[in-house]
Parts: sequence; structure tokens; C-alpha cells
Amino acid sequence: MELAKVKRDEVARVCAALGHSLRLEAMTFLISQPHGGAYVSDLVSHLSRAQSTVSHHLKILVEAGILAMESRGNWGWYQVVPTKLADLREYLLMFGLEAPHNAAGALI
Amino acid sequence: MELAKVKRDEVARVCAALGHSLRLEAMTFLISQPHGGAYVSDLVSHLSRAQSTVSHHLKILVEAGILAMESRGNWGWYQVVPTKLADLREYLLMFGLEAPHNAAGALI
DNA sequence: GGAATAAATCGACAATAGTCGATATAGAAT
DNA sequence: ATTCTATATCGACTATTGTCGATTTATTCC
Repeated sequence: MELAKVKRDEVARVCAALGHSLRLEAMTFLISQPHGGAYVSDLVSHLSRAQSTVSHHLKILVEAGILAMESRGNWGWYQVVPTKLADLREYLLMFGLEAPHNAAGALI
Repeated sequence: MELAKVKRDEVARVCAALGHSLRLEAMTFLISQPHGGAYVSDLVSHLSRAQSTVSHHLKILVEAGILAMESRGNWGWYQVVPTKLADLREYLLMFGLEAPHNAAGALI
């Protein structure tokens, strides 16, 4: 598979993970916390969803590389991985105002 | 509904639209074209999907504000709206390296 | 006006995603 | 060791999305 397609699939995966209001809310909550992260139980309270539902969404975000999980005893500490989103922002530059109409010529 | 939630729903809609490989491929094709856009029929050829399928994906991108459509006779000319993606990039800054852990404090 | 054509819309179906309650796992505390 | 607790995983169900062929709509060209 071409490199451009690999990259595109990766970006699509990240965007799909971001494409759900509840997951964005979880991320916003995480960065708002004093230490920049939180436990699953905190998110369950804040999001008002079943614990299994919250874990499911967290898994999607982790698999997309957007969140990182760290085990602390049997608590799971989650936080946003800023670099992943920085990568996405860079990719989106391709479509940006700065980009000439054929900037992606080499990427097709 | 709070402003933050409205904004989040909007971002989720845009990201969900971006969260499909075929749609990203369509966008990449559009910006690679000599005039920065193309007709539906061009995309049908390039994407190798049924015309109805291509129109469906274009509709999703237009409704998310990512593409603009311009009628030319009975051809439909599509192109990327750069500002929409610039807005998304700006939103994502919230989670970025530059952002302190509580940058979103006011947004919750 | 009538035929030809590009694209949008419709209807059906298959595949994927979201949600929950229940169960399993694994570390902590006793 | 046993119990307790936080989270992950499973199974079922519903809702949403992706795809296609067929039809409709709108515009151009005779």
C-alpha cells in the first residue's frame, strides 16, 4: 500500500475517534483536571454513562493514540497525548489557506 | 445548551466527516486538481465507487462545512473550504503541547 | 419540445458503532 | 487466603453508516 494511503488511514482513524461528542467531552475533562488526567471512575461520574460505555470510548481513544493509559494499582489513569493531535494539525495544513491548490501533488 | 457543548458538537461533526479514508482521499484529490476542485464524475472515476456513493460522501463533507459546491450547468463543482479546517486546527490547539493542563478550564 | 446527460435522492441491505447489564480480571486491603 | 474495589471485557440489542442499483431532477443540446 502506498505511503499516502497508510497515512490517510491513520488520520481517518484519529479523526473518527475524535468524531464523537462524548469522547471530545472526555478529553476536555481530562485536560481540565489538576494533573492533566483522571481515573475511569472520575469520567464515569462526569459523563453520566455506564462504566462499560466509558471504558469502551477510552479504548477507542487509546487505540487511536490520542490518550495514554497508565495503570496505578487497579485504577487506570488517562491523559491526552498532545503529540498525536499536533500530528493531526500538521496533516490538516495540507488543506489549509497556506497550501497552494496542488500542495498535495506528491501525496497522491 | 452551553456554548462549549455547541462547539464540541460542531467539532465532532467535522471530525466524523473527516473520519473516513475515502472522504480524505476525495479531499486530497480535490486539492491536487489544477483548479483546486473537481466534478462529481471526476471523483467517481478516481474513487472507483458508485456515483450515488460518491454523492453521499460529498454531501456529508458539505454538510460539515468542509467542502463547498458550486453548480455549473448540471455539473457540480466541489472544492475544499480551507477556513473550516483552519478552525478545527485552532480547536485542537486546546489539547496541544502549548496548552497548559488547565487551558480548557473556562470551557467546561 | 424531446433526447441526452450529470448529479441528487430514494430504498434496501450489510456492516459498523454506541449503549447497557453482567461477568471476568487483577491489584489492595484486611 | 479472602474480600473488596476499579476497570476491562463480553454478549445482546439498537442506532447509525456505507454501499449499491434504480429513480428523479435539472440542465444542456439538438
